[in-house]
Amino acid sequence: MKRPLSFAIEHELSDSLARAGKIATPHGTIKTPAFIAVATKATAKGLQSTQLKDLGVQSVIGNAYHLYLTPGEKVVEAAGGIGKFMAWDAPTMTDSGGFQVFSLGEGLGKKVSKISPEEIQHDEEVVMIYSEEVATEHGKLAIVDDEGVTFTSHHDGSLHRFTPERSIEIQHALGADIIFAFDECTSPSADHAYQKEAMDRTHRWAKRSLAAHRNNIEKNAAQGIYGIVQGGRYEDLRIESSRTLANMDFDGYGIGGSFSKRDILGVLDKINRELPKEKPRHLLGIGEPEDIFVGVEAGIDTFDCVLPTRNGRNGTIYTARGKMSIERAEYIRDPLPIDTECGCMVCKTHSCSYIHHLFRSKEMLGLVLASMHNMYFLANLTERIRLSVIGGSFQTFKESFLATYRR
RNA sequence: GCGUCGGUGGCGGAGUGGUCAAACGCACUUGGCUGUAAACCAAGCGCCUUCGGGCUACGCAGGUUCGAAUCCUGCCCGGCGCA
Repeated sequence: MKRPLSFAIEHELSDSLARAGKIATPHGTIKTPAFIAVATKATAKGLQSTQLKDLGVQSVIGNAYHLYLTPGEKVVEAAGGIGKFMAWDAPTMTDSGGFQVFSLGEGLGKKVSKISPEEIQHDEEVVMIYSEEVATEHGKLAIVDDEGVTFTSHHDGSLHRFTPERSIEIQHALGADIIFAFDECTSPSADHAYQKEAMDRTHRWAKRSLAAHRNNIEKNAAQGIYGIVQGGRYEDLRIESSRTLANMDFDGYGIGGSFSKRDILGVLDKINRELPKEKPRHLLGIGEPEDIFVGVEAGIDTFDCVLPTRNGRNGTIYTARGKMSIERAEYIRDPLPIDTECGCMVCKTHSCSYIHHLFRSKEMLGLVLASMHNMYFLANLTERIRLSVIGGSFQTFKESFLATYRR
């Protein structure tokens, strides 16, 4: 039977694992390498679907946990699925909720930088974003057992339970073209023993997720499913995880738990050598420009990341010459656009001075414009990377980009 | 003119005898943000510093006291009320 997803490699490089291709889905094609916009609650915060299109975004990824809580997967299903619901007529993905096992469990209330290992050791308990009333007595909103995960809703404290089967059921209702197996995303500070235990559990959950999907004839014909590689910061586990999942018949693979540059980016190529070459690979949650180059070079096809929108809302803006903080005093009278080389409508229309003013005066348009520009920047960067892979100039492009970007 | 209340750091505003370089908020400065509990979080914010501390400060000038932003006297300035 023909699968709803297919991947075609158009061009691959000989001196690295980089490749360019096309992921065909029921709602269109994703030309890779590609940056997928994060739309957790069926919205890429601040950006309308039509704007995303104009910014060059090809696909969005929603989240099963968040959409299950609000508005409820039935609502989205009744609306015709996540794409219809958010008026996005292009490819969609949904994440399984596995990351929330971490962020609402071990990660709750702790300041864990996703990328710098030095920070992780401290395990500082700093950032309590929501009131303690909502947290349970064990100080977490999620507890893992072998069957699944029990969550306390971060909205109202009510109790919920996810199992691989439930996550898949929710993702079936959400109806994205690409769904993800339910995994356990561990804390980056987890030791080898726990990481191994969690990985083995994730593998059992992967098998159950896959079965739950393949056994649903209708959904299996309409949606594709990716497995998620785990293993934390341990190379042996990462390789074991890749091999184990490679033997399961997923339509593609996500690489999860990418908490540390040092730990994950260094073994990405080893992971990808284990995974079947003819299937697409998605690097979950990674999106700094430098990291995207590393990912592509290691054989990653798609990326998703909250950074363009979160940074945009927080006043950090990507430019060809690195990141800038638009709220800094130096931009008060700057008549130039954010990035003179940028082709986005924000840069074609507005000055730094204006955007600076919007941020200082807390006008919501500032957040939107910064998010728009950032989203364009990442989508455009991956598009240029794609063209450089096809044209065989990847290395040259990478070097010239990074030379300017790192100033 | 008389009465009355009040004058605190860039602003608003606590404090009313010691633990006050002075709460808190705003503004400002600097960092951070990587499968979104994030339009958020953290630090700094009189001057100097060998980072131990030192110096100058709560309208101005005196005074009481071991000790004053806090009490007393005079002056200057502002609000309100009465003439």
